[in-house]
Amino acid sequence: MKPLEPTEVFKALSNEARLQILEWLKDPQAHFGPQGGVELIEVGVCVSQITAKLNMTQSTTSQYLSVLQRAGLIHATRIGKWTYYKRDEEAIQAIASYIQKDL
Amino acid sequence: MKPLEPTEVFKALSNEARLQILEWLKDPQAHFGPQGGVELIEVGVCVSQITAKLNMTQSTTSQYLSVLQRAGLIHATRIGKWTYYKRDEEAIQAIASYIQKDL
DNA sequence: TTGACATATCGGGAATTATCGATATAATAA
DNA sequence: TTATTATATCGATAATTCCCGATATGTCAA
Repeated sequence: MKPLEPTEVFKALSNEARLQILEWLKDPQAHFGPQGGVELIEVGVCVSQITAKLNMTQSTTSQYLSVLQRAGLIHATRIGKWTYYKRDEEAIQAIASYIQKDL
Repeated sequence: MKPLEPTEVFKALSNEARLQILEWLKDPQAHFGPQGGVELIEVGVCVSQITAKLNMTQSTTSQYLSVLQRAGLIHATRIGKWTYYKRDEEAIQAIASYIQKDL
């Protein structure tokens, strides 16, 4: 994984909708319905489910997920037609730690 | 103190120069020359000193300090003609904690 | 292959941010 | 009072971000 750029991470976090997505992904079972047989916890949540909850278009959702991914906060796994997004807990803790110790 | 709005805090942090200022203010003695008799550690650093280090105008510096202040990350103390800015360590830890536990 | 669906990307208009110079305000000094 | 210095605010332009609809791409099913 590439080193987190604090500025880029903060830019990614400085939007209500993206923050929302990250919070939902923290506990997928609590926020998303079951999706086929794939384990929600293992691979994450697919774009359609996130789009459904977020009150925005598929296009916007996809772009927001890209922003979060480029910031290193989530990562994607493609399985068949679906792309599942999941939080990178280490990266999130790393940013907390950066603020706590280095900022 | 008012409750920190995560989004507003992250917006404040999503700029290289403002991040820089916060880092400098972490250890004022290491980054700023002594200023008159006022204790750097006690009240903070005045706008002119920050402007001098930042490669930007006084206007921009002042506005960035406002942004950081509105986000709750620093606070100002006016003494005579000078306004001294100092980090709010609690607020900074609070944001680290928000990311670590709630985000 | 063709069709259908999931996701990504492109192009754009509106809103916000970055940054400046000019000017206003506040406090002290003369 | 007036002049000087420190900081804040105003007005503006360029750059960036927000968010959309349209379209492209990738994958499976028939």
